[in-house]
Amino acid sequence: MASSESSARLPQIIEAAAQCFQERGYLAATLNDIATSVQLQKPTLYHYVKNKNELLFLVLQGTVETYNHALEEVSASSLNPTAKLRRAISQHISLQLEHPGTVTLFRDVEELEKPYRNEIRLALKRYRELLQAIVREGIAQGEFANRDPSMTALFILGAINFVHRWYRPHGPQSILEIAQFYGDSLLMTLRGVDPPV
Amino acid sequence: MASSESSARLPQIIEAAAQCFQERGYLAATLNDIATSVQLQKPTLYHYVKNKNELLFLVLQGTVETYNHALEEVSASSLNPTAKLRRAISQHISLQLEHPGTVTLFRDVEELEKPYRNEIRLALKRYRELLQAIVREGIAQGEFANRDPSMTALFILGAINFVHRWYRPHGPQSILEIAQFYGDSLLMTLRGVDPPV
Amino acid sequence: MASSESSARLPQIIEAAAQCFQERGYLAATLNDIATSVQLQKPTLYHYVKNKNELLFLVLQGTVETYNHALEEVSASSLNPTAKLRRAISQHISLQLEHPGTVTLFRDVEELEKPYRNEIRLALKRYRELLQAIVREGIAQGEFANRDPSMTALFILGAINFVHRWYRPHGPQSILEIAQFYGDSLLMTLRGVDPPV
Amino acid sequence: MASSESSARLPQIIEAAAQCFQERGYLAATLNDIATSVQLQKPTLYHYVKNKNELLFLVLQGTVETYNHALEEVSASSLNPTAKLRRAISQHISLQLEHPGTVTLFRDVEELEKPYRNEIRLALKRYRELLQAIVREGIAQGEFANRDPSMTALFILGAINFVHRWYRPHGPQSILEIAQFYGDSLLMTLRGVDPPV
DNA sequence: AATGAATGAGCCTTCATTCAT
DNA sequence: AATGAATGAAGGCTCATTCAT
Repeated sequence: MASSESSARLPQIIEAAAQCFQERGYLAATLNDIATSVQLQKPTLYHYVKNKNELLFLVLQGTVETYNHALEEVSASSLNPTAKLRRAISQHISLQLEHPGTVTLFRDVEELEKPYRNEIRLALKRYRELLQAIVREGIAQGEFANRDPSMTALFILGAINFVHRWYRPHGPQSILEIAQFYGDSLLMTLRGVDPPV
Repeated sequence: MASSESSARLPQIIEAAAQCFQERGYLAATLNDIATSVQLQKPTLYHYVKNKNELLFLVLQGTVETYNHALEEVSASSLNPTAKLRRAISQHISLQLEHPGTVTLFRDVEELEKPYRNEIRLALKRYRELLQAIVREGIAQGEFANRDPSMTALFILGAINFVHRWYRPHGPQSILEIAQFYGDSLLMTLRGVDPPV
Repeated sequence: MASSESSARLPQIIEAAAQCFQERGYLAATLNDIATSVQLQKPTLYHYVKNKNELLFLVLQGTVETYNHALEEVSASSLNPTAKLRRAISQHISLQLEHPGTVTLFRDVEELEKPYRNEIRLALKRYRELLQAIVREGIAQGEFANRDPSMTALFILGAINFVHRWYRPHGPQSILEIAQFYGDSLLMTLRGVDPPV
Repeated sequence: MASSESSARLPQIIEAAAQCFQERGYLAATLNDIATSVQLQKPTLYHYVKNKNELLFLVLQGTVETYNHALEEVSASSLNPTAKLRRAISQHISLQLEHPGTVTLFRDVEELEKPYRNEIRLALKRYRELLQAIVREGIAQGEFANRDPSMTALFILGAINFVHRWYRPHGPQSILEIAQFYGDSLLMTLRGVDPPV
């Protein structure tokens, strides 16, 4: 009996979709590709999903959830702001390079149809706010310089979101080293006092 | 009579394409959209361009050139590294928010076919190297701390490339303020000495 | 326990099908619609019916039977031809506006596959012939003018079959008034003389 | 040069569509059938038509127009009501048996999408009203008995619309004979007196 | 009896591209 | 230079139907 493997088809499909979307982009990826990669026929996907667009939604939903859960855990921890930020950065970079939905999340959100898009955007906003809260906490406790927390959060996000664009699995830097470098760099910015000339 | 205006048809087409690609993405944009927006019929585009893909290439080529020219000028100037970096950052952000090809450049390079893609990638590499050179110069002259120049350049690029994702024309920060903030932030990172705990 | 209700499943299905076919047409109606409206799943229908087409057949079969039974009763009665025709017309119109399979019978017979179609056509022919027989009887007894009984029957059928296309439940005329009007009109034609009382 | 034949592709397509719709019904007919029957490929149809639904609209529009023009001409003529009605009936039946869009008009109007449907329904209403006007005129001039003109018009329409359901090109009655029979029958009804000569 | 899973067939539609004019 | 006509390729989606459970 193949009951043990057939038990969770939808997650498999979502993962396959994430892979396809990541490799070729949402628009270029075809339902055929996705179906084939889970050994199904195209129409069978419609037993699990209403739409190609819903498939995108499910991929992105799972992905943001993963990111948000991770960041929430850090936020709720008893670490000091500096340590929280280091962990947040490190986690974010690791997830980015390992979670197959990441690229799609950064690139294809705009392809989501109305109600889906709003939900994902909300989740993304939540992530930014969690990050911002850590920044604020650091400022309040005197660990970080008193600069615009909103722009600071966006500055951090930009820097770390870019890693997947140049990271190569067997390149000169390990994920750990990258995380260390980015942590150092961003903390210097955050602690920095007088703006240099 | 009309020869003087018709001679500039290709640039118009490229600009229209840049607009369409930026708004809807390379794949979603149709030749029809582009043709219509320059008051031509779809097949007429083939008198100016071999391909939809070549059109993408031309858009991206023009865009990287603009970026590279701007950065080369800064590099060749007699400013000190700190000032050069400030200018580079400022220029980059301004261009990004004003040049219509930027988003396409960041998002759709992968859609380019082989020979085109290589050329654009080369140009992008050139841009990174120019930036890296400034970093190296700053380290050599003692203005910047001695940290990996390659990763530093990528760090900078990530941070500043992200601006267009959240900038809103009538938002709370002006382009100038953003440039100032990013310049400050990045210079703090670059000058920073002791790695924070 | 539940055997008494489950034994009547097929009639329920046929009725649901009649409803769906009437509202959306045979081709547009889906097995899913039908199944759902009797709280079953699509494949379950195949326990009761061989085919979507058989379902159509069953709907139409039940419908023509109803019509034929009603007309046979009238034919067999001891009324005079004039009275028979009045009753036939009245019944036909009432059935048409109340029996859910009627529209499908008029519109979708052609969708029936070969053997089914023939059977239904035969039943429809029987109905025409019963009507024709009344006409003939009326001519023989001098109540109706001597005109082609076949065309006369078709003339009658056309007139009364059209009622459902314009009748509105809360419109200006009641079913009774309509039946009266059509009875008067057709009898005038048949008698070829003054309008009957 | 084949310029003389290629001049009017759209009318050809509409006619082919009318044929296909009539034979198989709007839903069952495929764009492929239609395209093939005018020796085109399926996508080529989209140069001439926005939609399959628009194609249906064009077919029906042409058809109602034909009917309405014919009836308007009769209405505007100087014939007396009785003669007008005879002509109207005769024309209607002829058109019905010859114009390929008729069956589709009677059966598939409901498949039209919103704005199209309204337009066709309006045209159909116009036809009914023209017919009704003749009835009214006849009553006013004492040629017809004084009975509900609206129901009378619907009675007439039902009777004559049914002809195409039983007419066979080489059947026992010619179109002319049928028209004569229906004219006689309906006038008897309308006059409520002896059969006309 | 009932159904979740799966699919083959097929349809409408879009679009980049070609070609004759 | 410009375009109307035409098309090949392909994609998303629907649905009746089958089958194992």
